Amino acid sequence: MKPTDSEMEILQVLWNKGESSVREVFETLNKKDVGYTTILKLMQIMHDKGMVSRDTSSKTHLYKAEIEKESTQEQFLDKMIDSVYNGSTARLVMQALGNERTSQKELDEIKAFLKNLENK
Amino acid sequence: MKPTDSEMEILQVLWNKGESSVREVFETLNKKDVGYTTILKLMQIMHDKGMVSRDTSSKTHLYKAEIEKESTQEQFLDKMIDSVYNGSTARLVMQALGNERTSQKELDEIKAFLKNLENK
DNA sequence: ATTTATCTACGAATTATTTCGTACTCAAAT
DNA sequence: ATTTGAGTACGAAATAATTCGTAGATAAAT
Repeated sequence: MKPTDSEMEILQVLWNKGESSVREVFETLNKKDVGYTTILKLMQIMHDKGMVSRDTSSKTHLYKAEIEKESTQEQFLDKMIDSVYNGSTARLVMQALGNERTSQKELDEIKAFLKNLENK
Repeated sequence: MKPTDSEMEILQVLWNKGESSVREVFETLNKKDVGYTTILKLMQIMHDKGMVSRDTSSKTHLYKAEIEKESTQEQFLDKMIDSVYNGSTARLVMQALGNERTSQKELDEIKAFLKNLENK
């Protein structure tokens, strides 16, 4: 089951910071024009869907991501390759690298990764 | 303005095949469980939004994409890098390459692309 | 002990997206 | 001339996603 965009933002916070309260997520996201109870409600819905678990032992509940970061990213990526790039991973990769945002360090990482892929 | 998923599917057809009638798009997509008038309506909405233009000179209208393929893909990609990969292009690229779907030919293209990027 | 602040629960409104039925038009076939 | 088929227009229902107000609980501060 695919998280919506809003759910994805919340999952990012939970993946990065680990178990967190609604308040923490709310403040980290720092979206203006979105109130606290909106985030609360979204996280409750995510709980209903089984995407997150929560510890309700104290007044302030703590939420934890229950779906895995890597496989969720992969799911988005696969969908994108099909629906936006007509199934061509290469086109996606080249456009990503061409976007000027990529540092030399990142490029080196990628080259190393490719070399490694070679030897298999 | 960001196309929805359904709009993206239609745009793919228009980008690939050029100017097309609703019937052509409908048949190319070949989605079962979605009727002809649904596609028609979606394309009319896309026209209202200015995403496509149309030639109404004959009974069967012909639609043409009015937004550019490359910049639209880029828009999706940038959003994805931020919302799914926390801003790291390298992580996206490495996950894309690690997915086993990439052929040797594509890998070679990417290496050439990287080499080219180097010399600039 | 009261007030104030912080929290959850949850119904309900709003907005966005997708879906299709039905009416109407026009051209082609009978 | 009528029927049939293929097309558009468009209102409106269905579904999905987002938003928030308000009520009630609990803890902390006065």
